[in-house]
Amino acid sequence: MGATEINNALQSNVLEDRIIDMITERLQSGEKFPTETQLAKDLGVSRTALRETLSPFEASGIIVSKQGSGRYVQLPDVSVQIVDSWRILLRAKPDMLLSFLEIRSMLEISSLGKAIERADAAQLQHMGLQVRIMKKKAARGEAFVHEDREFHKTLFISTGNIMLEQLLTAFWDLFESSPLNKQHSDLVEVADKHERMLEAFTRKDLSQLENLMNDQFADARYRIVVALNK
Amino acid sequence: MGATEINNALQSNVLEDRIIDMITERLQSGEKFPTETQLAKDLGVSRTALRETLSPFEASGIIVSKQGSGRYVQLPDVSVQIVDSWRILLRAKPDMLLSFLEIRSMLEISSLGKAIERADAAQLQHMGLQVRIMKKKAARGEAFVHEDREFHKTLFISTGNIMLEQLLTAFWDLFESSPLNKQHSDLVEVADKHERMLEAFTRKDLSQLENLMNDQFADARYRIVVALNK
DNA sequence: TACCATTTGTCCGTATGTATC
DNA sequence: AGATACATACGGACAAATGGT
Repeated sequence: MGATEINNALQSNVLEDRIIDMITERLQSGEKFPTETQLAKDLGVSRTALRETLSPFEASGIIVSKQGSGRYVQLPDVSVQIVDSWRILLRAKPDMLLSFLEIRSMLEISSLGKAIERADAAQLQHMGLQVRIMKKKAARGEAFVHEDREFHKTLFISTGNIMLEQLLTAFWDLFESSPLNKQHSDLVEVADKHERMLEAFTRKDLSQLENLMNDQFADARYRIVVALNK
Repeated sequence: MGATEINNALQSNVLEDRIIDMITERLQSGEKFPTETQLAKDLGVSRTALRETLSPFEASGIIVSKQGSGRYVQLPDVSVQIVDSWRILLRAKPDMLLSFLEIRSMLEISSLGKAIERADAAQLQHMGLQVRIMKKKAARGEAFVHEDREFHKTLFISTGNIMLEQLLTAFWDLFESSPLNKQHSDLVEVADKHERMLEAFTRKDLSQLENLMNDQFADARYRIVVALNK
């Protein structure tokens, strides 16, 4: 009796460790996991118990399971989880959006230096395209949420830091999910500002770029504060 | 037959929505969740099914279950999840630590301005205490990981941005979990640098503070690069 | 196209361990 | 000490998606 309890307690740790080892092996190779039934038999536990152990790894995104196919290991993307936990929070406390904006501005502005150094021609061209579409849409009175995001995304992707990309993607998603962000601003002015940002970027004029970006965040902040007080 | 399938498909969505609503209600009040058995009966599903639906919310930390007590709603802390997904990644690809360091330096340095504005006397005093302990330990040749972390934590907590606190906590945890970070540096010099940082902070000399902090991150980066090439 | 084995998803009932009050 | 409530485990059944024949 006492032996089985100890045995069970040990097994659950061993089980988790075994899973972690299997993950580390497969992170490089991309090899598939054994099937549930097989693995359960190998490790000497029930399917339910195995699934419970697997569950946190699937929640973290390291293991992805496809019905009818199997389980796979991949680079985890935290943006999904960040958005999942913080979106509900944002729904309950809308003023949190200001805290998010603060962090977003810190990351985007302080990544400009690296972006200027590392950006390649294709990325510059892509940003140029977005600016042209923005100006065209602005002239017609159309919004350009997609192009705006694409512009900034190209900017912070060019830093080459994958984690940074994941974080900022999360913040952009959170912003798009908030109704407070739907306050429309002067389209022509925003499009124009992006044109000047691109210009400063091409000239590698960091301090000018930082100033423009700072302005943009100050505007966004102001619009949110106004929306909160309504 | 066809009806039950549709019914099931609908139920799972409805179920999730109901849970989200119950969470938003309780985020403010802190009220307890109904018991599993009760809730399963009310929503017309099995206990296992209910637990499956609840599981992602528990993974995100919004719902916390206490054995023998019940389920509670609380502010989600993403640092746990970030650490969970990225730690395994870091074990497989140690050079990722440089990307983490880059983000950490962006956040810490660009939060200094806000910290200088908002820090109160108690926080200043706390940092002073850490510096004194650091110097004492450095003189004896002892490491001071805890005090170092406490110093920086007080710094970024004084910005008053809870989300920022969660993010930076995650990065510090990741660093402590990496063996690459165990490279010891010149203790006396590090302690001294912290003393000068505190001095600049008290004088509200932002640019001096930024310079010192930049130096510190450059050192850290250098030590990691060296450790990677061994 | 249609069929089929494989694999994961969901559900059920049940039993026992264990923490809380 | 006892009632309550969650944690963990097992086995079995069927649904649903996938991939290949």
